[in-house]
Amino acid sequence: MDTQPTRATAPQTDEITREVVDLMANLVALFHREYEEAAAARSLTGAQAKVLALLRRGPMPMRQIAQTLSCEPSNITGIVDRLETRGFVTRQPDLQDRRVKLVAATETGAGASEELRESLNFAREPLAALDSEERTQLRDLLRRMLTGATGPGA
Amino acid sequence: MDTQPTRATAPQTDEITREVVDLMANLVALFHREYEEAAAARSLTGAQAKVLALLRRGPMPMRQIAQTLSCEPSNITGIVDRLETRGFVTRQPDLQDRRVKLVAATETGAGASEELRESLNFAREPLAALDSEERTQLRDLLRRMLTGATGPGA
DNA sequence: CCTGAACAGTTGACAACGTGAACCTTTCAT
DNA sequence: ATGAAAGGTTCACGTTGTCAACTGTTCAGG
Repeated sequence: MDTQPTRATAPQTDEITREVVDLMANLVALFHREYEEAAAARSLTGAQAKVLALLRRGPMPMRQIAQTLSCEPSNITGIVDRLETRGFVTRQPDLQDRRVKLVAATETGAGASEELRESLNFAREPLAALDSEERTQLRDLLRRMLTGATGPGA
Repeated sequence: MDTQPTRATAPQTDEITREVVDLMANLVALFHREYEEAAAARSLTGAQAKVLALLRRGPMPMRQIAQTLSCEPSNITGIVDRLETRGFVTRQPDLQDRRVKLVAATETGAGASEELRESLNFAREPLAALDSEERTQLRDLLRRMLTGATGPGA
């Protein structure tokens, strides 16, 4: 962790930290709800939408999807099954390794995912309360928080 | 009606907004994962932990729990059932309205919830990347976002 | 070359979540 | 008093998620 001699190394009961955590929890709940709603509006579940969002950068092995979403590979099987029957993704063989199956978004799937992402951008009521300068500030803070954490994610 | 650098009243394709939304999505995923983990460490599911957290401010009718969590009342029945069999909550009659059942956290339940909340405060790696001034800045931004949104929550 | 360990994905059984409809009890307006 | 409306529960159903067992593939040693 951090070995700062000057700063409080134990923010255990830090007042501000506690409040930020609570605010975060509320914001997380709010975002989560909106995300599920937006997905449902396109007859997708939250998990399906997440997988589809991952595939925006290209095909991906099942296992990697599982790792990125921090769940068991067997769980991904079912989700991809359902996405596949609806024509949102396909399973392609990996030519380098025949054990691997590459999941790729179809035209329809990519479209739905992009549409959903687009719908989030201005459906976010909370962000409307901030002007562009504040948004920039927020962006910088979030960036710093995320680059120092468990990893850049995707 | 195009990209006005001064003030964008239509942040439809605003670059910063889009990035903030993406960062938020990552942060939300991260928080969600940590929350589930922290709950699991106390043999609670995420949903159970959320209900238990709601009861910190006192007993609450089933219906109000459902409304706060934005789900169907029938769903809460099951969650409270499981919490009750483990001794984390009790169902009490409401003396004013005999239709209502007030769910109250037991000593054990309140303890587990407080413990979980406490464990989140310093387990949040992301926050460690910010100094106290930045945290204050973040707190203010989050406050503004939340007070303008769907409501203060509780 | 063969054998066995390790890996990718699937299957099956199981628990929790979440919805929607039907139902019972209680409240409340008329 | 009667009927509508509200609070909870129950049931049936689908989706997520875990874990253990299984098939097929890859790869390292012998």
